[in-house]
Amino acid sequence: MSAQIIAIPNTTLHEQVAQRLRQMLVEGHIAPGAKLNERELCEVLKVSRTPLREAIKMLAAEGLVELLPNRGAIALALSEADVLHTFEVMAGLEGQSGELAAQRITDAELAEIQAMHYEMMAAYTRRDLSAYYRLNAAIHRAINVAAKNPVLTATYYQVNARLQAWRFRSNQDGEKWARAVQEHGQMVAALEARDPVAMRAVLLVHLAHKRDVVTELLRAPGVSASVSVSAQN
Amino acid sequence: MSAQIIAIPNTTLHEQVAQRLRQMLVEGHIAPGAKLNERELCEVLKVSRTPLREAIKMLAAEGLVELLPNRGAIALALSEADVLHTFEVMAGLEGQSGELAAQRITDAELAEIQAMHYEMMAAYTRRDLSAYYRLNAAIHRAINVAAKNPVLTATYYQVNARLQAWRFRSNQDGEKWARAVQEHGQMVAALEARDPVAMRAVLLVHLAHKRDVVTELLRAPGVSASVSVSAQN
DNA sequence: TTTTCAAATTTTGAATACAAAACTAAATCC
DNA sequence: GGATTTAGTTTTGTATTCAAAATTTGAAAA
Repeated sequence: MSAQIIAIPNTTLHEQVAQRLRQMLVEGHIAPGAKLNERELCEVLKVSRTPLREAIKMLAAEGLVELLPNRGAIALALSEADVLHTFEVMAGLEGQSGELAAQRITDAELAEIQAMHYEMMAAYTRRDLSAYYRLNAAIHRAINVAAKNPVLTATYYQVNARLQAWRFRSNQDGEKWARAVQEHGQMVAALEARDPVAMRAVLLVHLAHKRDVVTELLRAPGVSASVSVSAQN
Repeated sequence: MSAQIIAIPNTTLHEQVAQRLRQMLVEGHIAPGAKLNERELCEVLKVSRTPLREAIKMLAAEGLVELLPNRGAIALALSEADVLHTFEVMAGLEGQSGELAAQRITDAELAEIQAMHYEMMAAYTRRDLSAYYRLNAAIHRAINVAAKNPVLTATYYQVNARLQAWRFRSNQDGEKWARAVQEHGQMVAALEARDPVAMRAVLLVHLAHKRDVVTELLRAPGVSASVSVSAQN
């Protein structure tokens, strides 16, 4: 009798599988360059090959895996050049995102970002890397939302996903962490001032520094990067 | 005995199907908002449902079709807001592309663009819209190549593809055509001067004008746009 | 021992078969 | 007449089957 919320089974199987695989790739449960064995994944995910293969095709279009004809799919493994190219694009997207956010952010959105920024400062002070990471991601997401462009947001996430596998393990050292925090302070200031130029500038610097952290990691021993990404269409 | 070029049967079926569908969508053979009937498309393309569905999933990840659970896929139909958002992203990508091209273009690449520019001027003078369109696309592609960032190029094409269905029919009138040609002249000048700032500026203006042409068309009678694009992940 | 070749196995690619959801339309009820 | 139910049909989603390519394995030859 009451207004019943109808259960939405909205999720088709291939969509769920794609989500799971995305997570496994981004969190490194499937290593970069590793082969995606269909039979194995079917057993793990308890689905037949049809939805699995459909999901893999989606991930290929997203650039998270590479399809090798008659040889299946392998997890994206970015070369150093690929990482640099990807960061260059991310810098542009994030810069534009910040630029637009500075122009379009509402007072409520700004207040929430300021609050999250303080929480992040707390996490930093406690050296709570996990909480810091979560809040950092939330702030960047909020900036993106404030830019009020869903196409930009979708593009941003798609390109960013390819870097997540790397970022996930990049524990920045003390000095670089302090610098990142400082840059976050400048972001908040630029948003408060509704200054698009300053916002773009600080985000470009921020991304350049993130790039340096990741490329340093990339040169660390034990990390091999082999498969090159190429234009998709 | 001679160095034989091995025939590459490289094309899997789903890849071919994806290519064909992409073309049909971009050229408007499948109208925006139209339903993709699997049985029909199987007959037209002479393939079974499996590779067809895999191709559709790829196009969905690329943002060219929208998947409706248990209801199949429909061709992307951008609302006016969607078109504006997409152009905003394209402006950013093309601006960055031009900026980088101005920094990285080789003399040979520049010479080729200059040559194509003259050819385009010829086509414009003859009011040969078809040749103009082709050369225009080739020049923009060359600028992208000159930027030397394959990730940017891939992202650019993926986002741009969503607009192609519209651009295909946008016959700009005399005044706007002249303006576009003039802007192309400024592009070549900025490239010759290796001036990234000027290059970005002219491309932003160029894209804004293209946007205006398309939005005008969008408001023309007989054009309905309904389905909204949303973040994909 | 190392290399080479070929049969056996595995794995991917595509077609078909089956199940469930959505759509259509005729028949019933108000 | 209009709304509503319901049987029939179509269409989508998933599983299974078949075919072809790639990989593995082991025996034979250098």
